[in-house]
Amino acid sequence: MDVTSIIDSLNDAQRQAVTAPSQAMLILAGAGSGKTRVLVHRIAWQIQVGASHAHSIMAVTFTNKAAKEMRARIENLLNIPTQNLWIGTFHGIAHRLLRRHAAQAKLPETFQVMDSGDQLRVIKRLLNSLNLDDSKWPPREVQWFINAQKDEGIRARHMLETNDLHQRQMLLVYKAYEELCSRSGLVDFAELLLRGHELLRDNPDLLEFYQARFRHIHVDEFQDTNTIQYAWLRLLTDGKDNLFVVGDDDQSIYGWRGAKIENIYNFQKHYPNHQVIKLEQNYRSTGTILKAANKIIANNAGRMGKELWTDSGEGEPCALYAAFNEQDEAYFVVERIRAWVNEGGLRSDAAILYRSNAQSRQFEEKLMATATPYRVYGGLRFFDRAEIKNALAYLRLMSNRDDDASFERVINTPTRGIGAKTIDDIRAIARDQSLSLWAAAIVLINQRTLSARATNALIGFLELIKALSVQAVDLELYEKVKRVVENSGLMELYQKEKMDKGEEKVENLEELVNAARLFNFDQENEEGMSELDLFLTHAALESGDNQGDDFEDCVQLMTIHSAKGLEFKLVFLVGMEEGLFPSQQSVDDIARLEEERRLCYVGMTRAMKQLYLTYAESRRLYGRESYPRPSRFLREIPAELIQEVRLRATVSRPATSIQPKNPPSISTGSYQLGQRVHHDKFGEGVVLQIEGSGAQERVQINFKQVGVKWLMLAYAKLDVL
DNA sequence: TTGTTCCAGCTTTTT
DNA sequence: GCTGGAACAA
Repeated sequence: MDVTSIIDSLNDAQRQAVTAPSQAMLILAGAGSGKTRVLVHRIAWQIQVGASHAHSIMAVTFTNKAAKEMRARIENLLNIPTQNLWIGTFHGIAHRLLRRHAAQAKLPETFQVMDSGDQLRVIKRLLNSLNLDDSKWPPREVQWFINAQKDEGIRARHMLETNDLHQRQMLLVYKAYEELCSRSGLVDFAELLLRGHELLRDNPDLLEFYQARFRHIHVDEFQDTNTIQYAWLRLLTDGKDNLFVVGDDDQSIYGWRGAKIENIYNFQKHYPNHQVIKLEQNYRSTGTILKAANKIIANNAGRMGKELWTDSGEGEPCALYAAFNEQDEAYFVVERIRAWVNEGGLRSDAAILYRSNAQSRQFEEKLMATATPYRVYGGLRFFDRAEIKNALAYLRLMSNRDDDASFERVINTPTRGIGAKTIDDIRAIARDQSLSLWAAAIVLINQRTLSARATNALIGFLELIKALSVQAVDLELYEKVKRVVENSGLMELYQKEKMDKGEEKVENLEELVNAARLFNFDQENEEGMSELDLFLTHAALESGDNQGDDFEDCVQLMTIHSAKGLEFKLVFLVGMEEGLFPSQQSVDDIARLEEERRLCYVGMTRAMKQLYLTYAESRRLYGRESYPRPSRFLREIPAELIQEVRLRATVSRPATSIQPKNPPSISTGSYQLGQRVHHDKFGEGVVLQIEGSGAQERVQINFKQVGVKWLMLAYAKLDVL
């Protein structure tokens, strides 16, 4: 194969990045500048031209989706199988190393991965057993604390003794948590990374082996790496300038969960022989959108510096719509989408992006009212559902009886007469004798202190797990899952549940069996794990495609965070208000405010053809009417790039001097909001909302006698009072 | 054990 | 003002 196919389609900067000699490389890739493309072509280049074996290449991403996409694109480009290529998430690769070298990592062979939900439950229970008050020690806060320490590479034993009471208590909990996890063979997400790091750090022979094996290491979204991830990368590339990272400091929006933009700056110190290449040509958006985005991000200090450009024309100005309230905002957006669709646009090319999930509701309502298909991203994922987690907990117990989190989860689910008292007794024994709950349960039975009924119930549970394990030996994976779902009583439990939710849960359990049937054992198998363990790991590490393919053409609704990496022809950035975006919690802190600004930049650069920005002059928030000021970010966009959309004849308000109106009153063609009117049949009322224009114009009126009604102006006889 | 009531909290999220 | 979780009563 000749090289031209690898480099022909690239621009100069991209080609420079792809063909650079093997050395530390920092690719600053702006939004829409072909970052994945560079990564994929770079890897292809090394295999084709650098004569590297796929075997000696590693590529790390943050999401499974990105990993899958990269692998597919490399296969496509080179037309070779890539199973020797290590492409995966930080967590996935760390997990693989821990499985391979469980003993050296001081983990039991059967260790299980715990997702954040599992972790929270474990912590809750731990706080309980330590007699700590939930309200004074919120489990979420404790979880956050522990993960933050691990993300920084700090173990409980590294923490200094302090006199700060709060800190001391946290430390105590952290210690107890570590003990519990190691006793149960449980590993949380942060632990995967931390232990992965320690594994290499403390085993020089292993480190040397992997350093020699991986001649090229690539990292996607480098600005999102946290301290321990970067430390791990440095270990692997120590003394060998073979780290190729792609990132964008302007798109760092995960600082709040430990990501360190500083890693980009430190990279330059730690790899003095590095080369920096900026990708600034954008292939996604119009010139106007890019100019506006550039202007906004320019307000951040301490950037690496980057300016996006395009040679594909200016396009339409960004549209700004000042809505009367959040209802009006939603109505406006939905109407525009309908117009887009009427003109032949695809619904799936239109996205509504918001700062917080709660904002989706008003849009959903309006979309539903107009029968416009839509899809909300985020929310519960398949493997996060309670019924699925319950079934998985049985399977995990079969694989590892010391898994306390799973034991606790299903010991009385479905109810089998094991009450709180019995469980407390088990916990007490486990605590006093440092046993797993399973072992403690056996001790408790042998003590013969329980009532006959409780004893029988408990024995019944233990026997159930044992029986399932025995029966499972010769079964196919999906048959194991099926047997568990049926014999555990879970299926029966949900079948009896009231129609509404139960049916869905039954379907989900059936879907789980199906997922097990389709599970590709060969593809995932490498470390000699059992099929069941592989499946369980898969469930923990890939909680299911939330954004699975939709068969219908749908309007896309999601937070700006989850829109990162995506693009849409038509984008609505809604709720552009102080307190919402930037969020209230961020306005007092420069660093956090700058992250909000980057988020705004990310949101804007999702748009290919047309960007709408909307805000509401009045918004119901927490049950209270608020009159927020328009977002400061709006003022950071030059007025000439913005065109204000007005459905009603109002006085022009330049974007640069947006005045909030308190309370707002906006005139319309014929009526005013707040206008008192009289209707022959309904009596007296006040105009609440006005929608549409011409023959379609409707007004919403709150009548004193009959309440709120929508009336078509063309038909309703209204007298202005 | 289930249904009810009360109360806090209320950005963003992947692994 | 709504939601989810926990405490409580029956």
